[in-house]
Order: sequence, then C-alpha cells, then structure tokens
Amino acid sequence: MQSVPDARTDERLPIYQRLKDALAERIQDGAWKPGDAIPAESDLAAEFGVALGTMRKAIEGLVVQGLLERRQGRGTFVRRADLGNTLFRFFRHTGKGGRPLAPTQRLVARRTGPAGRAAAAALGLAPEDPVLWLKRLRLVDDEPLVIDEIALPLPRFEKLATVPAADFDELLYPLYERVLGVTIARATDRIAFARATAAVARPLAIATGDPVVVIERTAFGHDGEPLEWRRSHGPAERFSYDVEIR
Amino acid sequence: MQSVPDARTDERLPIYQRLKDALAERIQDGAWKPGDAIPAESDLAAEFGVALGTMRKAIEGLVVQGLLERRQGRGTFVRRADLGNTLFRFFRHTGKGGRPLAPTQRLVARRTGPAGRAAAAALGLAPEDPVLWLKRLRLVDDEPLVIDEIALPLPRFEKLATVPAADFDELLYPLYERVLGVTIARATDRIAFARATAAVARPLAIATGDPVVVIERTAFGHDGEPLEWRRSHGPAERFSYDVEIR
DNA sequence: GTCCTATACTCCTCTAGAGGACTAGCTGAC
DNA sequence: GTCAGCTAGTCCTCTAGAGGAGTATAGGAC
Repeated sequence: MQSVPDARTDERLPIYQRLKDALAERIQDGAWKPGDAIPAESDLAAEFGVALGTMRKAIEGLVVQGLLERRQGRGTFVRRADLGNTLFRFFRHTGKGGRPLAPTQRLVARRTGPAGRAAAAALGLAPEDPVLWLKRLRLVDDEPLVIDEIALPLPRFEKLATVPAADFDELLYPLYERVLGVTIARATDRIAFARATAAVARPLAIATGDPVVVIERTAFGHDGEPLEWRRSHGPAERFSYDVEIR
Repeated sequence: MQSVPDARTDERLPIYQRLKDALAERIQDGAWKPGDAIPAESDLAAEFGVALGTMRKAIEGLVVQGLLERRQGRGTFVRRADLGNTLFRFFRHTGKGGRPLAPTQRLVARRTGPAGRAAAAALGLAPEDPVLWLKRLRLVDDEPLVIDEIALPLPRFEKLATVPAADFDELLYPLYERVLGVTIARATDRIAFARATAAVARPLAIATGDPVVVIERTAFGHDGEPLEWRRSHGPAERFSYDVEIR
C-alpha cells in the first residue's frame, strides 16, 4: 500500500504549510490548550530553524482558520470557542417573531448502524459504513420544537457511544470539543418543507401530515473534513431561521 | 471645517494600507478595467518606491476583498464580477433536491407609497416615509416560484421609478449597480412558514391557505446602510434554501 | 498606597534580495 | 507542420535583518 504523504513532512509542500500543520498538531494534541499563549514567533522560528517571516505566514494561516488569535504586544493565543458568541453560532432557530430561544434538549436514542444514503453522501462514506446515530429532542418551555437525527462517523466519535446520557444535557458542539477534541468550524444548511411522517409527528406531538420544516446540515472541521450530518424536523408554524449572507 | 483624513495619504496608516487604497482607486476610476492585468508586482513596487513584500501585502488585501485575482506565472488581474459565482451570491433558492435554478422574472407592479411598519423598521425610516415598491414574480420553467414585494428608500432609488420595465428582465442587484451605482454587500434573511393569503395565492397559482415559505430580507451596502427590504412568498413544497455558516 | 517610568517582552511593519515555480511564446530541429 | 526546448516574464517562497507599536510589570519617587 502506498503511504499517504504526511502534510507535515511532504517535501513538495512549502515550508509554511508544513509548519502550519505542525503547529495545528500541537493544538490538536493538547500540548497547547485553548486560552494558552503559544511561544513567541521568534522563538518558534528559531525552534523550527526558519526565518521569522515564514513562521509568521504559517501562524497567519491558522489565525485565518480560526485556530489562533493574535494580540499585539501580548502574544499569540489558542482560540477558545468562546461560550458567549460562537456557542450559538450554529443555532439559527428563533421563536416566531425572532426572539432567541433558550432550549433544553433530551437524548432520545443512541445506536450504531449503517450510515444510509443521505448521511453517507454528506460524510464521504459508503452507505453501509457504520456511524453513531443520535436522536435528540429539543424543547422550549417544555414544548417540543425540533427532533434531530444525527450521524457521526465512527472510529472518530466512538467515545460518544459510551459517554453517560446525562452529559448530553448541553449543546453538542461544545460536547464534541470537550470529549473528543473535535471542533466544528463551518456548516452548510439546507432548509425545505415537508409533511410530518408518523415517526416525526409523535415526538413533536403533532399530527401526521402536518407541515414541518426539514433542515439538513453537514458540519465540517477546520481542515474541511465533514464531521457530522444531521436532519432536523420541526413544526413549520413555530419555525423561524435567521441567516446573515456576506 | 476639519478635513477628513484621506485613507490614501493619512500618515498614521501603514504603507500597505495606503497602497491598497491607491490601487483600489485605480480600479474604481477605471484606469484598470475588469479582466485587465495590472502591472507586475515588481514594477508597482518600484513605481510607489516600496519593497516588493510591502506591495505584495497590499495586493493580498485586495485579493481577499475580491477586487483582484492572482494567477501564478501570468499576472494579477482585476476581477470581473463573474456571472458564475458572485452574481448568485444572494440567490439562495434552489429547486427541491438542491438543483440550482435559472429563473426568469417579471415586474408585476411598481408604485411609490409609504414604507409601512415592517419595511420602515428594517430601513431605518418612519412608516409614512415614501419608498419605491416593486412587485415581481420569479418563474422557473414558466411556473411561478416566488412573488417578491420590494421596498427601496426613496430619494436614492428614484431613478428606478422611471427605468423601462424591460430593464427589469434580469437580477435586481446588478441592476442597482448599473443604474444607480449602488452595491449590495451583505444581507440578512429570515425564513418562516405561513398559509397563503389570497393576494399571495393568486399570482403563485396556488390555493388560499396552502403552505408558503416567507423570506424577509434586509440588504446592506458596504458602509452598513440598509438599502433594500423585501418580503418573498413561495409555495412551500417546491422550496429549498441553502446556506453556508462559518 | 498611588502614580510614574524604565524595561522587557510581544506582535507588526518594512526593507532588500535570491532563487523557485509556473506560463506563454518564440525558435529551431525534425 | 509538429514538437521539444529555450527564454523572458510573472507570481511564490524564503531568508535575515532593523525598527516601531502595543502591553505588562517591577521599582522607585512621592
């Protein structure tokens, strides 16, 4: 089997690219933790035996990717997915009229099974490849608002199969980060409309055939790899979705 | 009167910032036209009397902003608002299943009238302030897909009241740009579902009470000023909306 | 205790240059 | 005519440095 060239050592790549991967690995490994300052540019340049400008270019790339954060005069820091803003970055639902919601959530089911067509296509897997399936109900004021089916590719999300269900009593993306060190950087949503099937209607406490909104999301990591696919259903009348396009 | 510091000459700004503005001006002025190659980096650096790296940093900024485009070995080019990508940047509708649509459109009505509550709030006007109202039907394969009501603040969009209706036979944002020199840089959409009223159902050729999607959009210029507000209705079953979140 | 200042540290800007990678077009051998 | 190879032009990578700007802290003057 041909060995896949490692981005960190592949000599065909420019030095700053390889540096970028080397630095990213230190963050991934936990050698540098969120909130920490990393060594000074000049020290890193000396350590890796490159010129300052080259090291700056590597760091710049990670800043753009959102992994690092520079503060002039203070240092360069590993960015924490700060809980004020970005925590709700991917949570686009709002109540009718646009009030932000403070939902609670409940894990309804958790099992391992084949990905199936839609999830496989989004995650770059074969339909029969195993994934971890989560089913989760989101409620507002104890009223069911959204039912999610979530597919997570499997060697990588294995730990989540055994995490106590009580730990799911929070947003999922911070959970991925805490338990697996997996960060969601980007996502695509597709919003459409359908009629509720029985399987969807029951947990939402609506009637079969009632209008529902369907949101299909694929979420990606910093490196562009698809990490999560989900399909969400909610009663159409109570639904509102906000986006900013730039 | 205090003179506003010109970004091109304000000495407090770094050189590369001032260069960026100087280059952008040449594009704005039409000295360099879309599709043209601009002079080589080394020539520009010599012309402005700066080091190559400084000029590269200035150009890099314009590339990120989307004004320039580099092609290794060939040159640096003024980017044309290519009809493939950016033209449809704000066009998020897709056919069921995600196929991109090639819609035609027809101007149904054009009149001047008070903004009303919703449009006024979005545009920062008083409800009785006059705006130009457009009503426009978008069709795919001669089938009505979306009916739009569009509010445009009035001294600014005055020219659009007299533009021949035939000119509306294209996308609106390029029309704003061509006729008024007004560029849309950013927008927010809010998506919700409702039942069709008679006024909406008739042009869409659906029944009153049928489920429809409602998209409310506010569009902004480069300076953050709201320029357009619109409310769109479409038959829910045929609707799909794609977003990328980052 | 409070305030100022010196200092040491960080990232930021800018210079000057060498060599590599990529592209396009010309030239000459066939 | 075709095609390989040469060449000049472009952007890209990388080096080695100097000085500036912003931040935090320790010491000393009051």
